[in-house]
Amino acid sequence: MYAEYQERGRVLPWRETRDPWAILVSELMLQQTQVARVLPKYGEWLRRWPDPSSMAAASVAEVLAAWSGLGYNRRALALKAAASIIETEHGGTVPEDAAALRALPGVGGYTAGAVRAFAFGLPDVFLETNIRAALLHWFFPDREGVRDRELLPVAAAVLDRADPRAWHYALMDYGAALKKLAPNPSRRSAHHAVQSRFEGSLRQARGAIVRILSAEGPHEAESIHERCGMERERVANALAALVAEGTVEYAGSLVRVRET
DNA sequence: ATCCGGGCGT
DNA sequence: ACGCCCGGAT
Repeated sequence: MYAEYQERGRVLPWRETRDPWAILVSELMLQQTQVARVLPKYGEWLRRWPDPSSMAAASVAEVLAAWSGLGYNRRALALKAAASIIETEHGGTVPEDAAALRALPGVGGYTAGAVRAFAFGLPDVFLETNIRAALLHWFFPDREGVRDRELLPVAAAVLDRADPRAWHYALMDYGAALKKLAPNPSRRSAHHAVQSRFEGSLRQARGAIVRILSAEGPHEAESIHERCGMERERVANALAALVAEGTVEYAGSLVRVRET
């Protein structure tokens, strides 16, 4: 696998750095978003906010506007909140400690392990879709509904502890390549889920509202559904959810992206 | 119309 | 354990 990786492993900008902040940004972006869509955003984002300090000082509206196109914009808010915690609790440096990483918003088991392996060279064991695909293909060829608790010991057993960074890059490239040849092996994971239809959904309306407010500034609450080009009731429900979670707020009859 | 892709609240 | 969170490609 290493020989393959040396010859035609993917060359990706976040693989050219060991800056923990850059790695963290890339991993947040890569959650539920494919490489091709992250590529044009990643460099732009880091030029604008090259460290946690600058990210923490950014406004919510500009962060959401810059995130536009990546989807699941709560990740942008998580990244900004994580930057603030890194500033106040870790002296502006992305922590190496696994529990401290896990305590950051938007950072779960995968992302904590990825930052530790890719930025700090630590031999953590973690799973994402490409790693699951590779392990399922090799070690569970005839099984359906394989749980992560079964995959993790296998991942630990095969891990190259001498070079966790290269090992995981190679493993992920292998898994990604498998998906182009055959049905996605990670669909045999017990944790694979098919999500509900997007067209006509609440999250489509949420996305439209956030995009409009972050790009254009506050709008009259009553006019938002026209600007979205969606039914009044669906937009009202999406707006209520966004207000309830604090992503947007009312200012009199206007709606705007949260300011603090 | 279907596919893909981690974290988190419940 | 399960449902929700986006958007572009095919």
